[in-house]
Amino acid sequence: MGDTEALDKIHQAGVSEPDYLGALNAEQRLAVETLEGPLLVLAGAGTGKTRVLTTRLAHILNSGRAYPSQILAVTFTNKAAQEMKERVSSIIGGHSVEGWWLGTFHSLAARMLRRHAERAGLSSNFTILDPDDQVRLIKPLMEERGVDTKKWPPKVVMSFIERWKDRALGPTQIEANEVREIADGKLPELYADYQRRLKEVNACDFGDLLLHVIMILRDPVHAEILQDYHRRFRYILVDEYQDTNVAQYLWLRLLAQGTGNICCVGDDDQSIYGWRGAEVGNILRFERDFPGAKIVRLEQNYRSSNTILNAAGAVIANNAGRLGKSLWSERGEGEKITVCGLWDSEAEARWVGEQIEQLQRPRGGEPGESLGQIAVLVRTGFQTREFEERFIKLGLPYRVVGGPRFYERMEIRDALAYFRVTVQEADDLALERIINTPKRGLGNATVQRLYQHGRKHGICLSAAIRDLTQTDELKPKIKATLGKLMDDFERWRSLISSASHTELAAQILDESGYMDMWKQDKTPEAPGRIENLRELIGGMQEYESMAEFLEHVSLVLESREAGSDEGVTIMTLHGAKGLEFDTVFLSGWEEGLFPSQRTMDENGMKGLEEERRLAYVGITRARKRVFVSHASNRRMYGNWVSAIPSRFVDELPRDSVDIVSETGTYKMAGRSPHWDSSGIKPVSTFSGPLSSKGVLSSEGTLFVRGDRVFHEKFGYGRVVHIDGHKLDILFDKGGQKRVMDSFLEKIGN
DNA sequence: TACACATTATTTTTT
DNA sequence: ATAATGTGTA
Repeated sequence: MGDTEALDKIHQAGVSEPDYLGALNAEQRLAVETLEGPLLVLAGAGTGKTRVLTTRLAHILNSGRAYPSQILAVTFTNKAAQEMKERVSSIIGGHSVEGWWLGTFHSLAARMLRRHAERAGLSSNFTILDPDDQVRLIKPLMEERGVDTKKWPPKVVMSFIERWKDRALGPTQIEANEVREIADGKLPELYADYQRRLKEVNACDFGDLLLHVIMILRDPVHAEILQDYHRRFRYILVDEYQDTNVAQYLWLRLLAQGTGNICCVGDDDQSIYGWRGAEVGNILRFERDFPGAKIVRLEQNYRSSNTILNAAGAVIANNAGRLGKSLWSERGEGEKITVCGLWDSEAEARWVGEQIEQLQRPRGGEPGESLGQIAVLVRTGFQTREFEERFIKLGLPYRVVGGPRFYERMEIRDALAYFRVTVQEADDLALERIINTPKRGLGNATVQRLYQHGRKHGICLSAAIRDLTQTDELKPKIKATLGKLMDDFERWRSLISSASHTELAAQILDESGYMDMWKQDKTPEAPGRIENLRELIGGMQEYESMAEFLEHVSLVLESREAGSDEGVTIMTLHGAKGLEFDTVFLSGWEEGLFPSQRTMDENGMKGLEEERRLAYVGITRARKRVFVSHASNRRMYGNWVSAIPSRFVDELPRDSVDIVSETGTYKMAGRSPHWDSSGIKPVSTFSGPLSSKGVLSSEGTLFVRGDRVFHEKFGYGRVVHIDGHKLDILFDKGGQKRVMDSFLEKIGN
């Protein structure tokens, strides 16, 4: 649809009356109507961020300031992009937004890069590598340089390169002191090798999409390209600005130099992706980066009770360097937050299960809570298992969100590899992946040989195979197998133009023997994998051609399996961002797990603050009630580890919290011994059923150094250090551990 | 080449 | 505890 036509449709659709503005509160309205110049909308959790964004877009169109093609709207995730597309589409009367510049950073950058690929030394049909490809690409390069891939896993090397790319740093811009001892100090060389190799195979990774575009836009030689985009984009909208990395910021800044009409929406308190290069600094520096910027704060929350908002606010107040805002709502005081300490992770799961059953039960004529409105949020993926096991036992319907995504599953990636080689015979990584899947008797030795030949003559694997099958260098059996494989691919290729791509896909999986491989597989996963493959082929129907399908697949990693089934949602805190539930369980609030020890070790105070923002995100997911739990003992890597309650528990305001023990509820009267004057002492009466064994005294501990003690799970040991209620015990078996006094029994020497 | 066995790291979080 | 490696043998 042409621009003019689109605008006409919009007016016809009745958006001409700006009643959409009337539905906004004063701040939201200001955010929508401040159209000229840079604007930062600080949108706290649940303050109607998406609404502002979409309304603003509609307003720009409706007021005739720009055509759809003149707006650049960027989101961070595919999900958010999808949601925005849907909402905008419905505002403009259900018309398609196809072709609009509305998408994720990566999809929009890819679109730009396809247009100017040759300026980056690529041809426009370049492939986008997934993480698995990346590793397989860099591993041989490391070996070439004599780097021990066992000592320095390729994944680690890749992550360094990615972090540099996030900061828009090329191989030559790496400071020597940044690489230290990693990979024998050869990281910059490896980075350069990697980039060279990417060009050779006409591919780029996620980071390159932005990086290459930035290089092109910056290069005065092609100034006309940047000018063209400046003329084109009159308004720029950015969602989740707190999650942008340096490269994304630079990309935005380059494009915004045109009109200067850039509107970024975000919440510094919800920046939780620092580990993958996000810079909270971007949002904190907005006013400096974009001179003349205005800031609008959205502080009225439409989601949660004030108790929840106060608790979240109290926790996040412990962070330094915030832009600062305080949320309020008209939803009343609400229920207190329940905090419960439990013996171990199993007891924790049991307790959560009990609470859910109670919530579910109808009370006094009121229907019980719906399971779909309950979520269990955890810090790390492995915690979900305990809950799953418990919920299965209880027959409680649940769904785990996250885990391996559809396009990351082995069978899907294998199938895609077949398709990739069919569409592009030069896709060496894809061919390597499936050359011996199903087993064809083509082992490592053969692949090495093929690569050697290819490298020597500067040709791709497919071409190398063709060469070598003309000679007698290979064993007859191998030669025949390879010949057959190449014939197969040739035949499939010849069908691309005639057959429908879905039929062709089915045919490839069939004739290659790949489908059969799974049909004959007796493992319990096999039927599911076959199902997934069918689903993959089904999903292809939405695309025009196989090539188009593959383009989308590489960018859209999250094809949500339809899982709207009624059930408790179990997921990570990261996965929960942007979602909301009536009831939220925040589990595993233990030092070391949450906040994560690793994050704190690696990033110190910055890491801790990001963890705290994660806590903030978790709390603010809840509309009505929050349950926080922590376990004293937890299995990790197969053995028991004990932990003390998270400092975030102590940061919850005492008057918003009910402390609960496993056996019953008791309200804390007056000042609580748990929140003593220093405010950071752990909680000893949280101990649950075993507290009778513990030695509890409000003065402190009765233990002294050198005491012999017994611990339910770790056995006998000796006290080596005392820190309030936390004791370091050297156990006879299992070494030194830090445990709470309440779990120890003093015994005779 | 393929499979059985042993060893090792792995548990953050993902576009 | 488990999955993903790597090593050695058939």
